[in-house]
Parts: sequence; structure tokens; C-alpha cells
Amino acid sequence: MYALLAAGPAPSTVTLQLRNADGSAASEVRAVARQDLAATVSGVEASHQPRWVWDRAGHWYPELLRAGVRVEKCHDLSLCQNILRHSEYAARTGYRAAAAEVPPERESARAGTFKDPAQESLFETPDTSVKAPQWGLEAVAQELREQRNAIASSTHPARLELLLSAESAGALVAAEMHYEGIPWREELHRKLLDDLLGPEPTDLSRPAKLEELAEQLRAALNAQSLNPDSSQDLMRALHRAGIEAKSTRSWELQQFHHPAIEPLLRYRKLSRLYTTNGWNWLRQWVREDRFHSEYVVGGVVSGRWASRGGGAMQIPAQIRGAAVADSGHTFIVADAAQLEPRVLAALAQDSAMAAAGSDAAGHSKDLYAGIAAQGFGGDRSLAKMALLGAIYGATSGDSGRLVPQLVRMYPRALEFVEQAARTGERGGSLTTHLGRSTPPPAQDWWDSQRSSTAQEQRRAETAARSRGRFTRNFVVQGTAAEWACCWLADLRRRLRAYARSSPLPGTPQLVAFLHDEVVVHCPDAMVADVTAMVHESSRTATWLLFGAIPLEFPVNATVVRCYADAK
DNA sequence: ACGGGCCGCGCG
DNA sequence: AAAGCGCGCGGCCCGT
Repeated sequence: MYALLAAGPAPSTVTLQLRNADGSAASEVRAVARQDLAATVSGVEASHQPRWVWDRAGHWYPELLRAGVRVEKCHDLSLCQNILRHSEYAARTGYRAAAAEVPPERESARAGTFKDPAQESLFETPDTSVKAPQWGLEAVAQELREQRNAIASSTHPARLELLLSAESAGALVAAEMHYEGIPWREELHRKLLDDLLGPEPTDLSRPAKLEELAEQLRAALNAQSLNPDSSQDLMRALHRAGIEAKSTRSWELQQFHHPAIEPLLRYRKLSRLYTTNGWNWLRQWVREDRFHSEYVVGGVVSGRWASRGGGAMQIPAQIRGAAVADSGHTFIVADAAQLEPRVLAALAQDSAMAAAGSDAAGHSKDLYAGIAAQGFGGDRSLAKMALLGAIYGATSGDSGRLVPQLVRMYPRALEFVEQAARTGERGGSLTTHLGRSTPPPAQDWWDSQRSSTAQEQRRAETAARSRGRFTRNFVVQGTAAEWACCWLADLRRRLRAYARSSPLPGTPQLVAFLHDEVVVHCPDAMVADVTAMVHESSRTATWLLFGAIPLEFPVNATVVRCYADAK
């Protein structure tokens, strides 16, 4: 059963209607006062557990979460449209032409959970007169109908159905994780900053330890007015000191032996901590010992999530020591082992590669180690570099040189990524296992391909190869994202069912998701059960995507009090 | 003053 | 040892 939720006839109302799976009405259209939304949704959820249909989860769910209401499942029209518009599986369904424009994201809906109070008072003028257009009930019903039709008449209805329901579940998880936040000990973070940088500056100057390093650097390079934050400035000073680096990247600078290098690299590291994850970051993103990271489902073309504000998916190892579980809780940190290579083996149906990731009994083992044993003299890091190089399209360097060996060992898998690259170089589309397709090349890409002069020709080839590397990686990265999304969605479902039925106090809560890793904040007494669920969900995800295949997608789960102790 | 592009580096 | 995918972020730099 569906529950459609849309803007109401008057500004302070919403409309709600229950519909059957075939689209027929199962209830009257109800107009609900805005302030009664949460109570109404809560009641309908309890009695019907419908699939909530809304223009986008971000317009509705944060408000419900703040009111203490959670829902089991939804259909996010915006996310689903984003997939269906481009999917080759649905290319001949007429959906692309039929799709209506989903109302844009409203800023107020997104800010939701909390804002910087200083910023709020300075810049926010609460203005209810300016409102983005919202969909009424008929628009929601119409778009749902179009999307259902597109799925049903597509070339792979079951796959698209799975993709869209996993993506929609992702929208719920993302909103819940943002609302919940990662446990984050502000005083530990401050202590770390104090130890590494010195006291927080009260003016615009650098922290003491940073300024100290800058002075050392200026002395070592004999450049009194050097601004170490300026690459150009720095490059000139390095050259004057006889350091002939072509860039100021840290790995390149490490090659030179000069008294300036060490303070420079230390400056860089600390400067990054100060500017990106320092006191300002704490003030902006941490409230009441929770880091309220914001996730953007489907924010990457491949279907991976992105993050917005606070760098939820780029938390440096350096500061993970501040993420400590509440008392009576631990983190279960689980990551999928060698996810992308395993996805490649499954997509290409390369049984030799699958065998490298399994033992004689068919159970999983370290895939890189298996490949290393089969052809890289047991050197795991070499095997890893080679395989990642093959998936990314490396042509030179250490990684590129190792690829030919892989071609001999796993011709099917390597042929698979080669085909993906060649299709992309011609301007063609690629599609993930469940049906997310690459966007077509931009017009100026096609323009560049119709070149005449020799110089234009070279540029065209560079552009073609670049798109080839993108499409080569797209299918693997995108299908890995689908596996991870199914894993996450199934884990959420299990956690909810478990929390409902468990007599134990407390609730296990998903608090982070990083491409192939999930973090659950879990009451101590539930750790064993939840750890088992993390593994069960991984098997469900594998089965949902690939059915019965001779390859496992194992998960490594560690139980830690502090996030820094994982791995 | 603002913003788009680039750099360098954090994460996967 | 150091090029090959996808992102976000903050600072610099330069055009407007």
C-alpha cells in the first residue's frame, strides 16, 4: 500500500491519501493541518506501514524525525526520477518525455536539524512568503504512475524495482543519520587541537605551533615573507633554494633532502587540521557531542553518496579519536572487503578471479592475497595495485606495468573493463547491474571529437581516453554502490525489526556510511546480535544483486569504543 | 566584493 | 612508489 503525501490546498495544510498497489484509491483524500502532520503520519504508519510517496524525503522526513516519527519505507520521486531519466533499461518506455519536474530542494527543509546560532542571527531572515513550488496530490500521483509504468515496461523491471527501493531506503537512512549524528566528544577534539596546534587563536593569526613551523620554513628557505599557504610563493622559494620540484605535492617533496622539507610537510598537515577540522568545524557541525553529518544520496554520478558540509565522508584518521561511543555503547564498524574487485569478478563472471577470493570450501578469503598467490609471487600490495589500476584504467607507472599480468590471469574480467572503456571512448553509455546509466557526453565533448587539425586531434583523443577511464570505472563503482545501498537498506530493516522485538533497553543506530563501510552505535548487550545482522545483510545484498553465485562478499566487523581503533 | 578555477589533500 | 576513478573542503589567485 502507498501513502501519498503532498502539499495541501492551503499553505498550512498537507494532503494525504492511501492507494493500492494498482494506483486505485484506498482512502479519501485527507487534508491535514501542518502541525498535525507528525501525529497523522505516525497513526497511518502504525496501522498500515505503507510505502510513503513524496516528492523528496528531505522535504518531509527531517520534520517527522524531530517529532519522533520514523517510517519503514518510502518512494522518493526525486531520487527515482534521477535514475529513470537516464537508465538504459527504461530508455524505450517513454518515461523521459513524461517525467514532470520535481520541485527543487527547499533550503529551509534542509537546514532543519540545527544551524550555527551566530550565522542564524546574522544572515537568516525567517521568511515564510518565499516558498519553492510544491507538488499537490495529483502531481505526486501522476509522477508515481509514470515511474511505475517505466519500471514495469523496462527491460529489467526486477532490477530497477530493487534499485529504486534501495535508493529510497537510502534517503531514509541519510536523514536518520543526519538527525542522529555521530557521537563526538567535543572536549577530546579540543584537547587534540590544543596538543597539536596550541591554544585557539583569538584573532586572525595562525595557531602558535603553525606559526612556529612557518618561521622555521622561512628560515630554511631564506624567504622572510613567504606565505606557506601560497603554492606559487612556495614554488618560487623552493626553486631559489635549489629544490627543483615540478609541483609542491607532498609525495613529490618527500623525494628531496633539504632542511626545509620536513617543516613544510608538518606545516601542511597541521594547517589542514586547523582550517578543515579545527575549532570552526567543531562550532559549525558538533552540537551536544554529536557530529551532524549531512549525506547526499545519489550525489555521485555512479550512485555513490556524497556529503555536504562538515565532510561527513572525509573524516581524517587524525581526528577519529574524538568519536567515542556513549557509555554502555560501542561502535560496530563494518566494511566490505575488496568490494569493487569482487563486484568486477561477479559482473564479468570471471570464475578464475572468483576462485582467488574463495577457499576450497567456497568460503571467502582475502581476494588480493589470492591473486598475489596466483601470479604476483605472494606480494599482496602488488596484486592490489594491479587490480585497482585495471579498474581505474592505469596505463603507466607501477600500477600500469602490472596490468598485463592480470590480463593473462583474468582475461574475462579485464576484457569486461576494456569493453566499458572502449564504449565510453566512442561516446556510448554504460549501465550498472541494477540499471543506473552514465550521463551522455556533453555537447562540447562531441564537438571536440569532430576535430581537424593535428592539435585538436590530440585533444580529442585525450578527451576520449578520459571518458573511457570514467566509464571503465563507472560500472564497477556504480554496481559496488548498489551492493552497499542494498546492504545498508537491509541492515536498517533488520535493526528496526530487532529493536521492536528486543526486550533489551536501548536502540542500535546507524550513524555513518562511507561507500563500503557502515558504523552502528550499539548498546553493549546487543553487540553480538547486531554484528550477526551486519553479516546477514551482506549475504542478502549479494543474493539480491546476483542471485546464487560462487563468490561471497564478506564483511569485516570490528567492535570498538573509539572510531580511531577500527581497522 | 564576489565567484569560478586551480591546487593540494582528506576520504573511499 | 608515486598515476589511475569518484567525491568535498579551504585557501589562493585572477577575472569581473
